[in-house]
Amino acid sequence: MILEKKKTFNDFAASKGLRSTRQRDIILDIFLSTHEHISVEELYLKVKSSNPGIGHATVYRTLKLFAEAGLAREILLHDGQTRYEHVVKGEHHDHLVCTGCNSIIEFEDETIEKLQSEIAARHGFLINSHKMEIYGLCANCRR
Amino acid sequence: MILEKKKTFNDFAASKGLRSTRQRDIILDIFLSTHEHISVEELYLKVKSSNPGIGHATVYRTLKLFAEAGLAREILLHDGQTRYEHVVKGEHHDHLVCTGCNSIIEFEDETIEKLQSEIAARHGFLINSHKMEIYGLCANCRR
DNA sequence: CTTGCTGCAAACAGTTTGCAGAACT
DNA sequence: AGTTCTGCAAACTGTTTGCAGCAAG
Repeated sequence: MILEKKKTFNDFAASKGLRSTRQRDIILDIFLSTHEHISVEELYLKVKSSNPGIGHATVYRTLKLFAEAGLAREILLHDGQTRYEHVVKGEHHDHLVCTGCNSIIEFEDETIEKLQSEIAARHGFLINSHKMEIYGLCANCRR
Repeated sequence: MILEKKKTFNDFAASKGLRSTRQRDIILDIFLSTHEHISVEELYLKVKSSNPGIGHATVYRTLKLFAEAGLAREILLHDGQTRYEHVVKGEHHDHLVCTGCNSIIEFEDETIEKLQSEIAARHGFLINSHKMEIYGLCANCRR
């Protein structure tokens, strides 16, 4: 599936007249190898450790491209950093964010998604994306 | 109800050993007179127009206090500014954010709230707050 | 060869902080 | 009087941009 994602990006790049570069390949590889909601800074550090010389700006610019290409999704939590998560087609999860230990639990709920569609329809609104975050304390931090 | 809110803040201030100052009164008044999801900068400008001399920092610091006091809630949309909305007890609304004209439609849905509680319970999670934003195009912008 | 991409540094925007003086209790 | 609060400016943080050189097509 990693190959599939690379193809997705290449197709996107081709359709936009963008070039395929060493940096974009590296950043995509490393992004795909992560599993968390990674911040740009964190990704930049990972990239730099195996590949010094790649700059901040390139990582920022490249992640925006991934988002445009539909490979990544920007998420804003409450920590002042932009984070990105993988987009898996047909799957959407929301987050339980623990304000105690900052851990994030993902969940998915079809009924909520369905209700959202209804609400949107009621307002003549065309949904593009959505996000939901629930803040509180996780099982560990409650005690 | 404005008086009620002022009382809420005064009680909060008293319980924390905070002082009641001219600036906090003014900022609270103006905040309560707004109805939108106002950004700190916007509020600062409003404050300054009727009351030049009040600084940026004071508005930032004061809004944080309001949030702590339970009068305001921080919301993060995708425009790089922190915004605040009023907290009305017992009422919670979520947002339909139009990416075309940046308008925001508020809605409330009890069923969704209930589902959230269930999901949280399933994960042993204690909810403190939550937010949900649906992005897309409003009826006007679809055409 | 042409044009897009990169790396760097500087610029930016929003927010926070240090501090001396002012204001509350 | 004692302490918190304010205003200002400077510091910070995360992100974006301008530009000269580099590299892909």
